[in-house]
Amino acid sequence: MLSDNLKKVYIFSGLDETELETLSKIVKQKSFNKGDIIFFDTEPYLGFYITVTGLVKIYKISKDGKEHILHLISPFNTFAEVPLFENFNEIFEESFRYPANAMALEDDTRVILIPARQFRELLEKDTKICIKMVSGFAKRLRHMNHHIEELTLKDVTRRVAGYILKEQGNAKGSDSISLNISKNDLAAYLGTIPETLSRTLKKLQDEDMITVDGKVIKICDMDRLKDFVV
Amino acid sequence: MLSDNLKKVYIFSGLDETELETLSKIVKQKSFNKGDIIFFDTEPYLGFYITVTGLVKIYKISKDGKEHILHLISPFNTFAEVPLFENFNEIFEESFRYPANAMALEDDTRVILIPARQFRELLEKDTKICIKMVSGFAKRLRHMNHHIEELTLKDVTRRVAGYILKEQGNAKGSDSISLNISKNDLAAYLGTIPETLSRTLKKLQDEDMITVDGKVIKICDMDRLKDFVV
DNA sequence: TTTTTCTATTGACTTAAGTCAAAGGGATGC
DNA sequence: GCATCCCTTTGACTTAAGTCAATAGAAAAA
Repeated sequence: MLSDNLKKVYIFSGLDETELETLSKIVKQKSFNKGDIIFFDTEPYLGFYITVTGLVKIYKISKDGKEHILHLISPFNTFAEVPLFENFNEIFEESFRYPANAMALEDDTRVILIPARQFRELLEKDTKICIKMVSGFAKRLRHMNHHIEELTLKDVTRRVAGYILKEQGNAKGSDSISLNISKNDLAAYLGTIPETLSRTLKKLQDEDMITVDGKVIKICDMDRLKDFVV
Repeated sequence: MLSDNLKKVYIFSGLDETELETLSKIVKQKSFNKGDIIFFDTEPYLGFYITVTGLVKIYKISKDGKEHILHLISPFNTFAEVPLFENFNEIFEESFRYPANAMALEDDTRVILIPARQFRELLEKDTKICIKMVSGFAKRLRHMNHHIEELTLKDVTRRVAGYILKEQGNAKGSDSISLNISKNDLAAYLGTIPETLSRTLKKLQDEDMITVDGKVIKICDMDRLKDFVV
């Protein structure tokens, strides 16, 4: 059910059934396959999105074709909400664009579009949502801080090792992780290229810190890996 | 006057005189000289800050001593507000730390500390502030997006050229800019080192796009510089 | 003033990571 | 089944940018 999905979204978690019903009526559901574009940074801003199933990448491309992934959006997380709060009026203008590109990374990636104008009206009535948005943004800012820190202060090997440890921390219990994205995408997320990522994984393997089997990475020497990253 | 300064801060711009007076009573004013530490990332979180005069750098240091500057905070802008909205309860715990380091970059850098607990109480009464905080965070997020994009998709020369153009855009009118930070700091902000920055400026100078005289950079060939950055 | 200290520049060298090119491997479609 | 496509790996090479070391300038302190 649509409103069940909405309820699972952090910023809407305080809404009651009636409010969720009202919200349900203004949103649009969309479905994408792997590789489909959800929006380009050249398109007019319509509103923000929620990932319901699948995975979405938010990315930028440089003039010479280099790609960098800013975020990976998993189910019940939002994306492209930032523009909502900038330039309070400009947002409804035709010339106002999405700030980055969004692509579905899996088949059957379903998303919900919350149109900007209607959401703005809802926001004015309901300040609870506002407080949750601040908190959501704070989390996002923390993440970006961390991302910048990784990119500027660590070399590729440490970034890769750090990513593995972070993923392992999320998937609690197991000492191995299974990549949910391609190694091409992982490289673009870690600010490098597939060739370098491949060599880096090999290096960590040769050092007996991990073993790599396709998309499955097993941590063999947790202590040394943690010690290495810092 | 203290409340005059507070009024100039975006998030407090909607407060009336009485509210500003109340706020004045809970804040603390502090003064620093060039190179003084405002806080380390190892210190317990007390609250957020406003720069009133001078300049503040927010930075991270890697284990091997490499520094990267995340933000430069000019007068009437806030810093370290993000932690306020994460971990709603943890924040009051002794173990909750500042997320980065802050240092004054100029003599007579005056700041205002807004203690976390009191601000939280204010926030619950006044939702106007909350809406402004979302909007402030949105701006910050946009800035960080841009920063990441620069760091990952452009080489040092383009980053330096981009920085010069951005500064020139701010200081409207003139075709030359005057650096308000040391070249060491500029390098740390642009994700490089002083030596490389020095060589890069020389390269742009040899290409006749700019001239550099100490802290003053003059743009000679705006079209070519813009064309070069992209 | 001189001395000291910090900031900036320059040269010689190293290296991490990118580019280019080729080939293997797995999945998907015909 | 085979062919195609994409993802991934590997090798050989290049290069942008970092390191180290020395010097020059500028600013602050004595």
